[in-house]
Amino acid sequence: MSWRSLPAVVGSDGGWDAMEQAVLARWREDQVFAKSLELRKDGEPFVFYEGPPTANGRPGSHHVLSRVFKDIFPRFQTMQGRFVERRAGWDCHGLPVEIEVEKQLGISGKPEIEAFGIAEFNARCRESVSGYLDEWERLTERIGFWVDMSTAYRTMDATYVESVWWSLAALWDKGLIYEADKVVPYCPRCGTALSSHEVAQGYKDVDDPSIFVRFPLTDDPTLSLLVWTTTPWTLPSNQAAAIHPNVTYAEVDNGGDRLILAKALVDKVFGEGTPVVREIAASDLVGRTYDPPFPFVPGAHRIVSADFVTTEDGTGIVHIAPAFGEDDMAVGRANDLPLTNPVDKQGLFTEQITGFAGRFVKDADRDLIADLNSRGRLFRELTYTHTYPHCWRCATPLLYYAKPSWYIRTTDVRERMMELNQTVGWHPSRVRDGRFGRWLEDNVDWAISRERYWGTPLPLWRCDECSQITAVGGFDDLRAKAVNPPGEDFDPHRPYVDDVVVRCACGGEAHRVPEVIDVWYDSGAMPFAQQHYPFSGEQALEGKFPADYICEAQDQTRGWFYSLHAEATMLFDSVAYRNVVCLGHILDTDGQKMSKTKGNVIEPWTVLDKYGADPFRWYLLTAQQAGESFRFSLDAIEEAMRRFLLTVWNTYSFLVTYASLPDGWSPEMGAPEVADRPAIDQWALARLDETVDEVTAQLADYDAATAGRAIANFVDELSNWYVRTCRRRFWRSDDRADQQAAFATLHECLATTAKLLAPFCPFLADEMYVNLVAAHDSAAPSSVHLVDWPTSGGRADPQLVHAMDEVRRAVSLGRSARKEAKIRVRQPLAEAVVACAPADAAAMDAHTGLIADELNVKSVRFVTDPADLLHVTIKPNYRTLGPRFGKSMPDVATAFGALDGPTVVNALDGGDSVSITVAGESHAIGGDDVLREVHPSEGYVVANDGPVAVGLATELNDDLRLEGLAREVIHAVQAARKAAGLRVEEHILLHLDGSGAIREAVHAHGAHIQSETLSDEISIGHGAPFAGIHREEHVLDGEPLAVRLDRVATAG
RNA sequence: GGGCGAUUAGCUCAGGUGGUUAGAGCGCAUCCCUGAUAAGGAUGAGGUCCGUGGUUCGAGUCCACGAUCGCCCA
Repeated sequence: MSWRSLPAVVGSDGGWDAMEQAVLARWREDQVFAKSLELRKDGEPFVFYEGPPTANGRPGSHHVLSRVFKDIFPRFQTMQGRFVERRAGWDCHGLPVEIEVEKQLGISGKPEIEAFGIAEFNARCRESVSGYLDEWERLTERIGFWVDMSTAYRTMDATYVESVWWSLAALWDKGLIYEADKVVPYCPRCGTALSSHEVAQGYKDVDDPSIFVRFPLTDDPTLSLLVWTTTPWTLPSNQAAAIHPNVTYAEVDNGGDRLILAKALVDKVFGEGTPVVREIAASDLVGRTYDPPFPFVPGAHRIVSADFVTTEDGTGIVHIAPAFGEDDMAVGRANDLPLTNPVDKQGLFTEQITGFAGRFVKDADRDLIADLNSRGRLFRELTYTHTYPHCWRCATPLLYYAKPSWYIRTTDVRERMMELNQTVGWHPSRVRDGRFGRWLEDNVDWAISRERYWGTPLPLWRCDECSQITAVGGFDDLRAKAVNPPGEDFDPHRPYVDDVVVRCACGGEAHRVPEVIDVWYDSGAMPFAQQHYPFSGEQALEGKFPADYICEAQDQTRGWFYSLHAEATMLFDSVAYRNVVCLGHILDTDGQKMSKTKGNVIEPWTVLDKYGADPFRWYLLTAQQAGESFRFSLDAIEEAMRRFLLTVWNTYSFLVTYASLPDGWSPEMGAPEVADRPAIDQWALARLDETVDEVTAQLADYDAATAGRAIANFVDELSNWYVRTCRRRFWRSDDRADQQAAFATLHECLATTAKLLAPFCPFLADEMYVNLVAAHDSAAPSSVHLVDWPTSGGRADPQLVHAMDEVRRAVSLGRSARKEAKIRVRQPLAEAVVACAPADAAAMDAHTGLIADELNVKSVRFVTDPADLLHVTIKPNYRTLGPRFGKSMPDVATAFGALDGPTVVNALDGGDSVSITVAGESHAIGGDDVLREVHPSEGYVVANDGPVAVGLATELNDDLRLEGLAREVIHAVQAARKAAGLRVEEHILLHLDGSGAIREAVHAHGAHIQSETLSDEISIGHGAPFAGIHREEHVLDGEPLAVRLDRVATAG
């Protein structure tokens, strides 16, 4: 049982990476992840769901972000004793996969896919999704994301598809699935509808006609509605004119031309100051009919009311063609308008449109406008520049076009979804009622069908005879209902499933509807589909549903977060997850989204190879509140590494270095009881306990950033206060008990920090733990990831912590004063005077030695009487007085102005009461109501910070001068030692050649110089007794000093 | 066009329930230490808290409007 030597991680390229690789190898060899699960298998389950990524592309830095957050809380909960199964998953279906395969095959569009053959095409899709699996697995392991990939669920597996079928059949039985027309963006050239994802890729700026058209009223043909549209080709299909119920309309006489439009738009359309003949309420218009712009299509041609109408553009009267717009369709449904569509699948007008039949609609715009004009219907024609979606494949302008689709009636459970959402712990919390809550409020039925190939087939069979739908809820169900039942190794994908014919209740034969389902439904089904529920048994979800925790980026609000929530609500009347962390996006240094086209993407392996996984993880977990976006750069990682990870490492390295020395220490040697250790040790342990409590609370609340900052603060104080001020106790101590106390204290702080750090930086934490704990205790678990989460030892001590804060402030002020006086720290001074309130003086009194050491002064004196060497002024404490006096605060401030600072402070410190007069009444004020400020007075160099000031006696006597000089000598010798290339523990022979004050100083402090420089012999004078291995010259306080040293031959 | 969020030092970010001196790191300047040493530390300079109104005795913090950036949706 002994200390292992440390790998070099500082200053060596790839050092950190090598350290992590060694840890990784050990995890692999010892099966540590599997052991961590085995260890907790009887613990209360903590359910985690992995949102399945699509594995048909390389993982990027944003995937590292979500995977790191998916890792930290399960690790934390595991250490807390919970059993956290972590099963990976892969999203296999969908358009992105199909597009990838189309590219590979060099084909494009549905006709070409069908010509190629669906069976072969889908086989290629199946292969394609596993193409990047190796890379995903390699990255996942390297970043330390513990998830079981060997048992990963795949949405394309037959068992998975079967569970999805079960759920869809269940929804069908509840009457929640229906078929209806839906307006979709449609490419007439490719003959296919496009997903929103595809539409988003194809926006372009285009010029379209913008026309104002007269719709004469039936009951008054000399009066016309003025209607504005940018799609003239939809005017033949006009069914209605929509107006807003709360907008006031107006009649305008434009040179005998009587027109109606929104009153607010009169000036915009006709010019400033155009007179309004009369105002017309919307209610006076609704229901009236008009003469349609074209005679081809029969219909209502009626004025209807609709909320979406605005007075931003146009005339406030909107042309409605229900087949060609989502709003139009909704208005059509609400008003029972006929759905007429005189445009075929190639985007050509049908025979119904006399004179235009067979023409591509967009190309007919010009002639349609001319036709309107010839009949006196055109009021005005302009050109309108706007962004309009085009097919990303062939650049054809998309048409919005009504097509039949399958829907899930999620609006039936909207209220319930909103109720259940209230019980979900969202992080950040605003998402609950913000982005997600709003989404639920605006919920519309879920369009789940896709006219594609590679997806879960919609398990609905339509009878050729009676058109009745038969829903199939599983493979056995299908075999029971089929005319030609499939065999055991049935692939439920297209085209095979399409060949299965089902016997309808009417006796007719039913064929499957052609659609597959939205991939989001697949992923939302993972809670039960990954278990093959219910085919694997009704109990299959026990302890596995709902999830305690999931995590994804915020773009999943309408994706996975929604599909999980909707399906769980409809199928189980339950939430799917109790807690969800919703992450922000990764941006580049300029705040721009990373994208391949901008060339600003940082590949994860770049970071991992250069810095390692822990620095990457630490940065992602703590640099920003989860939910906010990151400004990401390699420099930012480097800063995180240097500022935190290397500080931890140096502190750890310090302990191991000195503990390993012959007169060092190891945990089995023990140490004095905490109560018998110095105050500084008790302070460190008090801070440790505070930190443990804080980190535990924050991680339990899914706040990694705040928890991480608490660790970082502690580590900073441990390194820059505890270790720095205690350094000598470790390596040269005459007091063995004190040395052991120091080692034991630092050891406990670091061992516990390793445990706190385990969920954040699992590599560093394990490296530290193994060396600090496991290497000394054969009974201890072999990895930090197998230990219990630390608990605080009840040693929190707010008073001690406060006192130390005051000490540090006093030291800081003292250094500031030294700088002011231009006196270096090596020069000892006689006295530091700390001026403050009696309570603070009492707190600091136990630590005067520390202050003296840090400031290099002989003594520390407290001054609490303000009359002594400092002037004291007072101010009202608004925080305590504000609530008491409210509006009278200005009077209070005035009353304070009349008080004499020193008098008040003396009275309060002496226990007397002080009162002020406000609005004629006397009020007693206490110590807390007064803020004191001290100001420097003569004679001392003083630095002050509010209620505390530190003064230094700058006058030097001979003793102080000589001592300062002796330290200069030591400094010179140490520089020489280093220049000579000596090891720190090597002893030397030392000869100094100097005169005057230097010689005096060496005589006075020779023993000290000797011990500090490890000089077995010291001599001073001209002419050295030995040649030595090194000689150098210095000038101290204007006097020359030559240093000569020689190595002491060590026996053996 | 709608929703959500952000805007604090040159840069990256902290700043419960409003309280009068707005903090940290990096960078910069000056310096210290030289037994944590291919490291470490200190002291400084640096801010109209995006803007304009409002509520309040008091606003970085609450409200309204606007600007810019990001995300989602249309």
